[in-house]
Amino acid sequence: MGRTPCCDKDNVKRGPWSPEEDAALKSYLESHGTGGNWILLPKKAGLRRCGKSCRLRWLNYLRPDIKHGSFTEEEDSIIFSLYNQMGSRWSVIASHMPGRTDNDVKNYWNTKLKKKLLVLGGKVKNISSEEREPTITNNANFSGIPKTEEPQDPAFSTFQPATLQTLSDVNSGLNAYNQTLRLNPDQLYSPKPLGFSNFGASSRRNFSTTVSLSQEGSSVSDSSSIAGNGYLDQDSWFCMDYGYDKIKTKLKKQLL
DNA sequence: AATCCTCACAACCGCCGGTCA
DNA sequence: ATGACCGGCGGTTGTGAGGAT
Repeated sequence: MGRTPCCDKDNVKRGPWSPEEDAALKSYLESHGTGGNWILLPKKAGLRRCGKSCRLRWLNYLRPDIKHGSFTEEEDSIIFSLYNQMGSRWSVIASHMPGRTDNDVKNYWNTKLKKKLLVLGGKVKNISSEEREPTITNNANFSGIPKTEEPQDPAFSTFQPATLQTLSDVNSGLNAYNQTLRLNPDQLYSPKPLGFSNFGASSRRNFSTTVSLSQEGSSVSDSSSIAGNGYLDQDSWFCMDYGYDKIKTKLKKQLL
């Protein structure tokens, strides 16, 4: 069961790329292009690598227009500014900086700028729904999960993550939301089914962002800096424990 | 000189969205 | 409508270099 792997992991080389591999990949791409399929590319190029690995190597390192070297003050400002506006949408931020990749920007943020921000006493502001891009839903107004009313469907009121309190305890600095979750399946299947953390989460990756917060909980003391309304999205915690696919499967079954 | 620690960044992992059969 | 496949993305981990002890 589970997702089909993108390649045969037992028969592909992993780890750092050798100069020979780089040369082979570069040479192949320069003469043939990707052919519209990264998965088949390594075979054609004579490489024992996963297609995704080839793609990443090319995009993040071998591409001729990549800018290597340290970031400038101006680039720092751009990153701060864009992060403040949209959070950790590294690919979008990188698109504003010619020659920089999302991986570059992400690494730079994680290793340098985040610390710089702390040293400066700065704080990435919370992003209100009005300020956000339209694709990001408004956490503060998240209506899919009523906090106090009785659940619309009793079947969903008992579906509570067993480990929620544990997570809350582990991250004592975080005010994890730990009341019973009551899920409304109609809301969960709306076009934007699940809510989004206000801590700069992208519209696609909110669950992982929450996991990241939990791992760095000790460094977060002000819960209001995580979410505008003072606590993490209920659904984010929920999905962190149970996984998106499990929820989809369970809800589908119950809806049938 | 050896060991430990920290840091930067390359690479991997797993997920989601889009596309197509 | 459904499922498989692929590309793209963000979070996390692994690794090597360099500094500190």
